[in-house]
Amino acid sequence: MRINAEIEKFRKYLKGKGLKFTPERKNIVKEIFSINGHFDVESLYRRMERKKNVKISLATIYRTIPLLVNSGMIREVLRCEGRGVYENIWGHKHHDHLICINCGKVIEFSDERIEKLQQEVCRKFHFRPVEYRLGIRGYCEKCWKKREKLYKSIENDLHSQE
Amino acid sequence: MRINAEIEKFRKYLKGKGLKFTPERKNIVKEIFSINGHFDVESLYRRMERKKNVKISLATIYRTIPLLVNSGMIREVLRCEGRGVYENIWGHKHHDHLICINCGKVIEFSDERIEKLQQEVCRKFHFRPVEYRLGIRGYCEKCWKKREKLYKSIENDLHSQE
DNA sequence: ATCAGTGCAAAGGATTTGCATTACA
DNA sequence: TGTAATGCAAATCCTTTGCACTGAT
Repeated sequence: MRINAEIEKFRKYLKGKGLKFTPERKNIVKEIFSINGHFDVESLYRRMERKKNVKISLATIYRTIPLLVNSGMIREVLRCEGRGVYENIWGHKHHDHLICINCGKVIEFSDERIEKLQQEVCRKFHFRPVEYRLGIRGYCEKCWKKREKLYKSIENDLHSQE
Repeated sequence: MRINAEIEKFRKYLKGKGLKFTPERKNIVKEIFSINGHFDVESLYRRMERKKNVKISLATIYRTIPLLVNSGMIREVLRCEGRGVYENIWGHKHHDHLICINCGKVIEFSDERIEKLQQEVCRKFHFRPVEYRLGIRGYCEKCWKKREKLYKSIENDLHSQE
């Protein structure tokens, strides 16, 4: 089962850092790798809270997340209203995000060529990547059109002032 | 003087949104565009606080920053320990960051080809970009070597366990 | 004149931390 | 056994907000 491989990976990582592998950490990994898609600390906490045979505290999750990020097993996708949003890294093809600053819509995309170039950059700087994050913020088509309309109606005013 | 052009740009942006152009906002733009490199809200506030002819409150800065981001005049470079880090966009060639998760070192780089591909993606999704952000977290050369050494010394243990 | 913006201080909310306790290694 | 991890609650810290007032349009 694939989750066990992930658990094992984390155990190794911890060992490498001289840190301890605890049931709590194991459960966190197990839970995270059973999530498809994005999660934040609170949603993860609530999922774990529900299970009767699992005990966990928010503090422990907060203390474990950075370890998982640094081990390259999860990544922070983006910051959404101050909240960190993460996803596990495995099956997922790596992807990036277009985020509309007006309506909040998130479009996922992935582009092999960008990935390749990122790796190339890392090599160039002798840098060992653990987490890539590309977010492009802007206007989705709908919101842009709204905005354009507004702008048109004001354009004349601007010209008369310049 | 170039800062005036930036101020003008912001004035237009505000007008387009039906928002007001105030001395406070003007001063914020002026200050931001006199900064070379990264800044966060607090450092910006302290810079402005020092000047006797400028009055500003933190709240106003916090309320103005998103406008500047959305107008495409500044961008959030990365989140550093929960703090937003920004930079103005002009002279600066657009660049991205390699961030060492061990020592915190930041390496700036820029790659035309990545930019191009980003633009291509935006076109494909009819998306109007305002802010690109690419951050790659990982280990810088020095920290990676340290880590490798540590790992080597543990490797044998691991093999015996698998 | 109107309605958005400002400053202040208080509120908010995510994340961190101190401490006593527990439990890996 | 010794050291790191846990859980809880309190503390932090960045950021947002309510409100009364000011000022840009």
